[in-house]
Amino acid sequence: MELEKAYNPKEAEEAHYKNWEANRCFAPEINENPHAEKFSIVIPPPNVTGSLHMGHALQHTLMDVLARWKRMLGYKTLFLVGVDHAGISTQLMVTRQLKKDEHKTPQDIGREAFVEKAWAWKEKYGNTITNQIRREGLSVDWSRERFTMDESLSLAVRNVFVELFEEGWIYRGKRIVNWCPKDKTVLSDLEVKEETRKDGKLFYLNYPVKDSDRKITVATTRPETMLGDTAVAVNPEDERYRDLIGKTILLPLTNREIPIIADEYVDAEFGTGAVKITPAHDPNDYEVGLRHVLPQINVMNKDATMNAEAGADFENLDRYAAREKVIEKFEALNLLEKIDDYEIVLPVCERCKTVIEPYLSEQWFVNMSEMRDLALDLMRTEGAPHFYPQIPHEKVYTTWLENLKDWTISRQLWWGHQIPAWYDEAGNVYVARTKEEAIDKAKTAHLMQDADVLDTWFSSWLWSFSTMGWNGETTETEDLNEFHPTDVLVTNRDIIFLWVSRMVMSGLKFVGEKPFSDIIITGTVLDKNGQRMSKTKNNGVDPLDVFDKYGVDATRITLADSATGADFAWRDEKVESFRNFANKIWNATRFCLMNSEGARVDYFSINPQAEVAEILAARAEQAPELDEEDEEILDKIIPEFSKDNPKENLSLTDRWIISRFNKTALNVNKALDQYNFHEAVQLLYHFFWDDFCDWYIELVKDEITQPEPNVRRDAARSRILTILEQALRLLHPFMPFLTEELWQKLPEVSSASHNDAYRNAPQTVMLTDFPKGDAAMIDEQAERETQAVIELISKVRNIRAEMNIKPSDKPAIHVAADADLQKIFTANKAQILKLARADGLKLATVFDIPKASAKGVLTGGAEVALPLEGLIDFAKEAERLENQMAKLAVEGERLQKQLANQSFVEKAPAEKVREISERVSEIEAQTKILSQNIEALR
RNA sequence: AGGCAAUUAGCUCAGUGGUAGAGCACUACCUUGACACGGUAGGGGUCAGCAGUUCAACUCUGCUAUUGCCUACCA
Repeated sequence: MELEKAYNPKEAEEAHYKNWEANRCFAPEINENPHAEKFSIVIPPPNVTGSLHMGHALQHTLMDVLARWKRMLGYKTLFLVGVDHAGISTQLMVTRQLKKDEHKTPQDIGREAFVEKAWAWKEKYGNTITNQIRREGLSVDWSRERFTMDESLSLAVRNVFVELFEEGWIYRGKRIVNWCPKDKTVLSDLEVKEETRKDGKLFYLNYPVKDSDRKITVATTRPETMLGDTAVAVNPEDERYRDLIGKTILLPLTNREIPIIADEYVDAEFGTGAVKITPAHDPNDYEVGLRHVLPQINVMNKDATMNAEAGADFENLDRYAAREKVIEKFEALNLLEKIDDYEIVLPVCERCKTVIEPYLSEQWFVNMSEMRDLALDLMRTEGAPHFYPQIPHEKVYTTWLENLKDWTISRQLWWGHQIPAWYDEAGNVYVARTKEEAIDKAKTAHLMQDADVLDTWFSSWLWSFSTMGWNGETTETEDLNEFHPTDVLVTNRDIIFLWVSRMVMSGLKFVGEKPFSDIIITGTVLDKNGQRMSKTKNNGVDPLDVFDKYGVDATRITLADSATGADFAWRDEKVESFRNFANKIWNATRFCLMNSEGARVDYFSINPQAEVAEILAARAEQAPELDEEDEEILDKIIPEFSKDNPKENLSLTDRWIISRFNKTALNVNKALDQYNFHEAVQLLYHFFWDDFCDWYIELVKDEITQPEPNVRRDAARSRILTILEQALRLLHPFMPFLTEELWQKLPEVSSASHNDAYRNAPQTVMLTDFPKGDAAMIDEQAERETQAVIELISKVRNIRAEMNIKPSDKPAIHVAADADLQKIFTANKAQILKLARADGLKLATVFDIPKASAKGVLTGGAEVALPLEGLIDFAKEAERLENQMAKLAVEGERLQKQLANQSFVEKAPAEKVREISERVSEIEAQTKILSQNIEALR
C-alpha cells in the first residue's frame, strides 16, 4: 500500500466522523460488557446563538481525550452534548432579525408570535455550534442531545421552581437590581461587568438648606438622579454638618423638601462628606432609605428615559440628556459648585455593554443559604468536587459560597421558561406546575401568568441530571443510575460561580448527590501577545481557521499540550510543530506500509511469552489434537527461535522499543489519571519521534527493507507494525482522525488484542484496547545496552561533525571497551556502521591505533577513536579535547567540593553521596583518558 | 481597597529540595528510497531581586519589584 507523501486532514476528518456517528460508536450502548465500569461527562452547554471559540476547543479537546481514553479502556462511556437557550442573546438575535426582515418590534407581533419566531430561529441557526462540535471530532452521543427548553428539561425547571417556592427559598420582592435599559431586563450580579472610563466627571451640586443661607454641597457622577433624591445624608460624627441634621433641604428643580439625615454609611473623609440619597436608583441609598423610612421615587422608565416623576421639564428625556439639562439648570441657578474630571468605573451589561442602571423593581429571588450549606458541607466532608488545579480554585469556590447572596432569577424576556406563577385580580400569587393547578389553588380561572421568564442559568444549573431524564416527576432513570454523578466536569474559571457552584447546589438539593466528582478548570487561551481575546480588540483566533490550516488533530494535540491549568498565549508556531508531528506519524506509517508485505499486526509478535504461555496453557487443558495447529502458530510467529525462552527471540533493539513503549503507555495512563494532559502529550511526542522514528526505524531499517521474503524479515516487519499499531491507539484520544485514517490502512489486525466489550462493533481504532503498559515488559537492561549503542553512534557523529568529515568519507571505528560492551557492539555492528557512516568496527580491550585519530570518551570508561590520517589537524583536535576536559573539570570541581563538605557526607542520604562519588570517579576516568589523548597529540 | 497567581533560553511554555528541560527561532553540515512539515551535530539560562531555613534552594519561608486575574467598590 502506498500513501500520499503528506497527511491531508480534510478528507479523513469528514469521512471518519460520519462513519463513527452513523455506526453509533459514541453511544454507551456500543459497550456490550454488562459488568463494564461507567464513565460519564456532560458538556457545559454552549450558547445556542454561539459559535466555537478557542476556550471551547480547549475544553472540548480535554473532555474528548478523557472520553475516548476511558472508552478504549472498556468503560461504558457517556459523553453527553447539548446547548442552552441563551435567553438574552437569542432574544436579541430574533429581535434584530424581526426588525430587519419585517421592520417590526417584538411588541408589534406579540409574545406568542415572537416565541414562535424564536423557535424557528433556533431550528434554522441553532445548529452552528453543534456542527462545529462534530468538526472537532467529539465522541458525544448525539442520540442523547439535549436542549434546555426540551419538554422534560422545562418540566424539571418548573418542578424545581415550585419546590423551592413551597419551601420558602424562592420569593418575590422589590429591590434595587441591575437593570439593562437596552435589553430591558434585570441581570444578576454575575452578568454585570465593569468598564473603566477615564473621561468620567464628578459633579458638585449645592443644595440650599431651608430657612438658612447655608448650602450643602453633594458630589455625584449621575446628577440626573437628583430628581429622585429623598434625603441628604451626613456622618453623625461630622462636626461640619452636625447642626444641620434634622433640618431640610429645598431640593432644586423640584418642589420637594427633603431631610438632612445622619447615617454611618457616609464617609466624612470622602468628597464633601455629604451624600445625596436616591433610594430608587442606588443600592446603598436604598439601604439608607430603608433605615430612615424615606420615600422611594423612581424617576426613570425602563429604557432609562426620565418619567413623569422627574418633572415635566425632564420627562421623556434620555438619562444622558437629562444629565446635561440638570447641570445647565444648576448652573443657571448658580448652584453648580464645580465639575471635576474623574476616572469612573461603570457597570455594563455583559452582552450589550450598555451602562447598567440600578433600578428599583419587583423580581423573583432565590435564597441559596440551605443549598450553599450543602455544598460547603460536601467540600468539608468529602473534599468534593475536587478541583484541578486545586489551588487556587477550591478556595475561590468556597469563599464565594460563604459570601453568597440571593440570586435574581426573573428576566424581563419572552424567550425562556415562563415563571410558573399566576396572579388573581387581587394580585395574590399562586405558584404551580401548570395553570390548572394554579386555578385549583386560586379557586378562580381569572388568572394571569407572571410575564417574566427565568434566568437561563436556572435551567442549566440542573444540567447534569435533567439531561439524564430527571424532571422532578420522573426522578429515576437508567441513565441516572448508570451515569450520575458524572465523573468530571471541564470548564473555565469564568463560570465557577455562574454555573459550577450552582450545579453542585442543585445536585445536592434535588437528586441528593454531587453532579460530578472532579472538575478541571482550564486556563484562558490568550492571543500571541498574552492579551485576552476579545471582539472589541479583534484579536481572536478562530479555531475553525486553525482547523482548516493545520488540521483538527494538530489543533487538538496542541491544546492538550498547553493544558496545564495556566493561561497560555496561542502561537501558530506551536500548532505548526504539531502539524509536523502529525506528518511525522503519517510518514513513519507510510514507511512501515511500504515494507509490510508478509507481515501481520499481532500483539504476540512483540510479546511471544504471552503467546507461548497461552498455547502451552491451552495444550495442558485441552485435547492433544490442538498440538499440530499450535506448532504451526508457534512456527509462524516465532520462527527459527527457541520456544523455551521466547524472550531471546527478540533482538536487543526490539526489547528496547518494547520496553520504551510499555514505559510510555504506563506513564501516559498515569498522566491522564491525574488529568496531566501536557505530560501525556510530551510522552507520546518523544516516544514516537525520538524513540520510534529516530532510533527504532533506523536501527531495524536494513532488516525490514530486504527485498526477498524471509521469516526473519517478516517477523521484524510484524513487530514494527505491531508497535506502530499500539502507538496509534495510544495517540488516538488526542489525534482521532489521523490515527483512524492510518489504522484503517494497516494489514488485518489479529484478534488477539481486540477489546472484548466492543466485539460486535465496527472495526475502528477508537474501540480497540487502550494500551495500559505492562511493567513486566520493561527491560532496563535492554534500555541501558541500547543506550550504549546510541551513545557510540552519537559520539562518532559528533566527532565527524566537529572534524568536518565529509558524509561520503567512511572511516573505521576503533573502540576500546570491556567484554560486555564489546559483545553488545558486535551484535549491533551492522547498525552502528550504517548509522555512523563507518567502514569497519575494531573492538579491543586496549587501544592500539594511529596517532592521527580523533578520540572520544564513553560512559563507563570506554573509548572511541576515528583514524584520520591526512585529515586531522592536531592542534584542532587537541583544542577539542581540551574543551571537553574543561567542561568536565567544572562539574568535577563542584562535586569534589560537595564531597569535601563534612556535613554533606554526614547528613545527605547515603545513596546521594554514593551517586556523587561515582560521578566523580567517572569524571576522573574520562579526564585521565582525555589528557592522555591530548598528550599523545603533541 | 482586599485577595490570588505569575516572573525559567531570543519567543511560547514545562519542571523538580540534590548536575536546568521542550517546541519554535538560531549556527554548521546534509536533497541518504518514510518524512525538507525532514536528517545530523551544535550554541544559548547566576531559573525577577534581596534576605532567611537547609549539608544542599530554581524548588521551601519572608520582603521588594513588575505583570496579570478575581472580588468589592465612596457618593
